Amino acid sequence: MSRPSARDAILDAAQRIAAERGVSRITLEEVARESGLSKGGLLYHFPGKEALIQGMLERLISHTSAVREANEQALVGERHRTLRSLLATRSSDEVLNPHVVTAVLAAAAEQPALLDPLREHIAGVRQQIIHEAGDDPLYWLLWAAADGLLLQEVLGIAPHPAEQRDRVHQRLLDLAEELLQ
Amino acid sequence: MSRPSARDAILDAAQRIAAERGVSRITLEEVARESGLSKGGLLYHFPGKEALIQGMLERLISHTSAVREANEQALVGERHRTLRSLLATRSSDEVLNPHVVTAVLAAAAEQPALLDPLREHIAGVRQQIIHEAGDDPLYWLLWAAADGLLLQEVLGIAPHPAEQRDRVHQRLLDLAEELLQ
DNA sequence: ATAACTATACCAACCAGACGGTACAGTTAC
DNA sequence: GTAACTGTACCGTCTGGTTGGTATAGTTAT
Repeated sequence: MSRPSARDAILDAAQRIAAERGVSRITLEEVARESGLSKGGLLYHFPGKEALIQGMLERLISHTSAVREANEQALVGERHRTLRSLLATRSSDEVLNPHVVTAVLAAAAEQPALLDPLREHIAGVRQQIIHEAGDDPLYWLLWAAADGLLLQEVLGIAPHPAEQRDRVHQRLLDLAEELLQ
Repeated sequence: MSRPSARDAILDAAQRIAAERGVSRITLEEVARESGLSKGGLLYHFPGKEALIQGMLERLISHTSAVREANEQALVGERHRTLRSLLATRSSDEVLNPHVVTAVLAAAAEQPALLDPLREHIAGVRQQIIHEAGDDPLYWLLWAAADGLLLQEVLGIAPHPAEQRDRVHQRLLDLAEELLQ
């Protein structure tokens, strides 16, 4: 690859479109225009729209898991490192842009298999948690709570006002601290 | 309306299509065919696709909230009735079909305002909870956990296996019992 | 050294199908 | 007679994807 950043440039473009113009505007032509490529050039890198969305999801996963792993470093030696780092990780808007998540979700509605890489990733983290501390419904409940906070926010269906977000999230961390020993 | 069930028949058809053939197959023509109406007749009842999706969401909300309210009846006189009934309500597949939720979510990705009725409903329940027991981040956290379980399941991204679903949910109810006093 | 060849990275133009929506004339049921 | 349809024909637009071609850098053979 002469410019190894071409893929990233395309993904950035798609992300920008989702955020500024709406998820429905992520069409091959618009992404091509926004990224400065022709439609043909775009399709050279991603051989179809599905591959493009797949790419967005994969980048999402790798970024988010990088943040979590960094978080985990701060917990070295402690118990429940994986789970606690998971709960603490609330992805920044830059990494986990609601519009991007929505785009992936919308695509997944028509192509459930699209989320497979995510499912694999989840399964891996689950195994890590089990290896670390066994299998307890409590763990999955805490995980669900963290996911719930995130998804509520992304979908704009949180019952609590945005200003209380941090407080609610902190409550989750406190609760985890208390329940996990 | 000569047949007050026409709307419901249409909504049922759309739901069936979503479940059996995929969300993307919810087109005006297919819904008309599946419901036994002509396209003209369909458009007579729902003046556009957006209205159709809106209708699906509204029925979803009313059914789910009916289940919750029934649940609430069983808690008459107790504290935190609204919140506890909310946590206990895990909608049946017939009411809260994953495919239907996905369909609404997919549509909402392109039309965020579509979720407004849901947001209003949420705000109402929130007010009820506050009126009942005040405003505590814990309440919204528990709610988020319940939503997380539901959304994880609907999206197929739950870390726990399906067989443990009930156990995890039960853990949520136990935890709520313990924390709400 | 240089001609022949290959792989990569694109571009411009086109296409076939689908979809939402309109129009409208006619029909049925109460 | 009016509300609730049927049925069909049509349209404009959008979209994903294909095709066939070009430019260029690098590699190989002689």
